[in-house]
Amino acid sequence: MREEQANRCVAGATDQARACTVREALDRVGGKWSIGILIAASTGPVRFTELERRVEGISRRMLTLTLRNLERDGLLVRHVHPTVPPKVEYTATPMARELYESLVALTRWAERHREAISTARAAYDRQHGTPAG
Amino acid sequence: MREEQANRCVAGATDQARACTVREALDRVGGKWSIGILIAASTGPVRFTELERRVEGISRRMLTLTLRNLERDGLLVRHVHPTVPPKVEYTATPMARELYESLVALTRWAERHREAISTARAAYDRQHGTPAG
DNA sequence: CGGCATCCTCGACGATACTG
DNA sequence: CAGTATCGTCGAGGATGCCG
Repeated sequence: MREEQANRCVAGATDQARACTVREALDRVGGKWSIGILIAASTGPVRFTELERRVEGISRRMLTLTLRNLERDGLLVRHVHPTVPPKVEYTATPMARELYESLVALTRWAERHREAISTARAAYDRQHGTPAG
Repeated sequence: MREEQANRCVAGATDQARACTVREALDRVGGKWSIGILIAASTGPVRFTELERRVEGISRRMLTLTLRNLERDGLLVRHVHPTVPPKVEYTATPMARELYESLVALTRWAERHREAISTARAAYDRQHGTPAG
């Protein structure tokens, strides 16, 4: 989770301006857990503990941190029910759901080329030294 | 740059299977410099030094490392001209150009919501403790 | 020109324990 | 239940220098 981002992209059509804008988007979801949380929260309100169960492998700490960042970026809304025991629900904003839609294109790319990439890697590792020897 | 990826996504329509597939795609371009290099190399062959100039802020080391990874994934082709002084050219593969197309959706998302995110952050930082205070 | 080797920093992330 | 606090690890990435 990037602490702050001193990442003002200059507008324009140059290569690196484009690259910066792309990274600007990627930085919102670049963390290890952001996507998993976002997807889990995009179908409806989800409670903290429910997220902890559904996002497999996440620690309590990282869940909290990632939630805070997503909330800060306006991708999640946090709603506290003043009950006892406490009940907190997180919901993805429309902006976050749009983001996921945009990521679908990327997902399809990965599926289309999964095989090719795997082959390319094997070939590369054969030609150059393979990592394990 | 992820050293290896023990990241076999299980197929399926569960939240976390989807999340894994998305991350699979993100991992190809998640590095700090991948996008910049890919874009610069997608219009035609580019030489090492030219990349070093065009991808602003990159170090020689990271340029080399990122190039190797992109080549390994089959996103770049490396062509060595056996001349002296040496001349090496990198070209984005069709697969990489497709990837860029997929990233456009993400770019547009970033542009659409840049303002909203910035505002959300400011609001969040005001309400909770701002980083510098 | 186009690298690779070495050293270092620093932030993402994990483990564990405590709390209103 | 839903966190916070503290400590430790690990690897991405930066700085610098040498080489065919």
